[in-house]
Amino acid sequence: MSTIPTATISRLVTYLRILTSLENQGIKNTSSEQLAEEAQVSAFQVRKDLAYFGRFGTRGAGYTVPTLRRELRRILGLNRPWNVAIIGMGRLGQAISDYPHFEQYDFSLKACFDNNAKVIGQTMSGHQVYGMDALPQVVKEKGIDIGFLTVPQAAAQAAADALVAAGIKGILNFAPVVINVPREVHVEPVDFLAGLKRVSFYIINPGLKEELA
Amino acid sequence: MSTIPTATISRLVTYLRILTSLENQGIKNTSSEQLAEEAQVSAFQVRKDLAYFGRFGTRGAGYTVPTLRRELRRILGLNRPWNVAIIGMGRLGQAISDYPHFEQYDFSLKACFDNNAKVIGQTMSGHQVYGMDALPQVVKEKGIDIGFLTVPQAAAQAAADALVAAGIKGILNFAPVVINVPREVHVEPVDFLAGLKRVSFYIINPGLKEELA
DNA sequence: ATATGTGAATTGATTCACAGCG
DNA sequence: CGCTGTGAATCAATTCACATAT
Repeated sequence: MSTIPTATISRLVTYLRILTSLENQGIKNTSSEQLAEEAQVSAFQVRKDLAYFGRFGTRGAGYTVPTLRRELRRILGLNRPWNVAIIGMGRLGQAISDYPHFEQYDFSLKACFDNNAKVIGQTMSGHQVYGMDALPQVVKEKGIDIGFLTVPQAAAQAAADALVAAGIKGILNFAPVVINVPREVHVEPVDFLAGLKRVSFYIINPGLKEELA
Repeated sequence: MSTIPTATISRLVTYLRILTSLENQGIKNTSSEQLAEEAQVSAFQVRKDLAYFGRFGTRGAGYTVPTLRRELRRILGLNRPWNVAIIGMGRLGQAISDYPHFEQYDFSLKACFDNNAKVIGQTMSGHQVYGMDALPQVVKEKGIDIGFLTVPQAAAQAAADALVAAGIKGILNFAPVVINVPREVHVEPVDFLAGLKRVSFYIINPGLKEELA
């Protein structure tokens, strides 16, 4: 099995966003050169990343924007609906539940959970809040695939365990901690405090920035 | 110059968090084995990561928690204050300005900016909102080092240009777009939509998850 | 005894150069 | 002729094995 770099998957997401932008501008054709420039990678890299999944271009001519966009959506699994739930309705959970563009991004917010008796049963941003004890049943009934873990750090592992037990397939982990899940569940960290600390490091170590052409 | 992997910097941030947690529990000593388990990497990896920066342990005994923690804080540049500003006071910018734990994390929110006349001059979460035209002066006067870019995608590049012109050193980019800045400015992306799409990919391609011991 | 620190070996990712196709 | 697609070469990162220090 050809092993695909994780960095390739991140770049495919970037290429897809660029293609969507080009399509919105009515641009019909593009090239590895143009995608590379907008994604700030090399044209070699673009072609190699795409080559892991097939042949999508026309030699001598480049790529057709709608075609390549459709292919990338298929590769990334965005040609189907994904049902998501928010676990932890604190500030961050509420901010995400307010996020107005979910449907446009192929994801559908189906449920919100919290373990605070004061908010259970209430409606927040148009969504009823369930208690954590309802998780297994609601995940099953609503076919929830992905959980947004927005609980405090101290509660993150227990909440992740509950998500796994309920049969969730992927977790977007906003808590600043490494959570432990079975191999078959995929976790993506979204940790702005960690990003902030990396910025700090690179500001005091300006020599360590890789050079570009 | 020994080139340090970017992944190493991310892991150092994780080790630091673990050390802080151990210190809060009153634990005085640790080992590459323990750090590795909590960070979900190999003990080799922990030792190699630390070796890029010096020798911090005692052979046969392991590491002293407060000492290694202090060293990692120094390496990451967290032994000094960092002044940050938020650019874009929409939902996300407001949620971040409400975040209650900034000081505890070595960062100090000094200013908020927006280009909407309706919010300029108002106070949000205890912070006065400035117009974008005030950016150069406020960045200089308040010694702002890092900007949180929380404007809509379409406004991100222009806002980044303004930050760079004002002399900012690092950007935490929450907008779902690759921004173009001079090499001396460090950008860290914080893009939960991209993370969500990666989750989608790994759910439909479960075979591509790397194996662990 | 035990766990760190590190050169060497291995594995993985990116870059390159050009073959292949329109 | 131009731009994609891809094996080969280079470069980078991780893993290993063990020398080293307490």
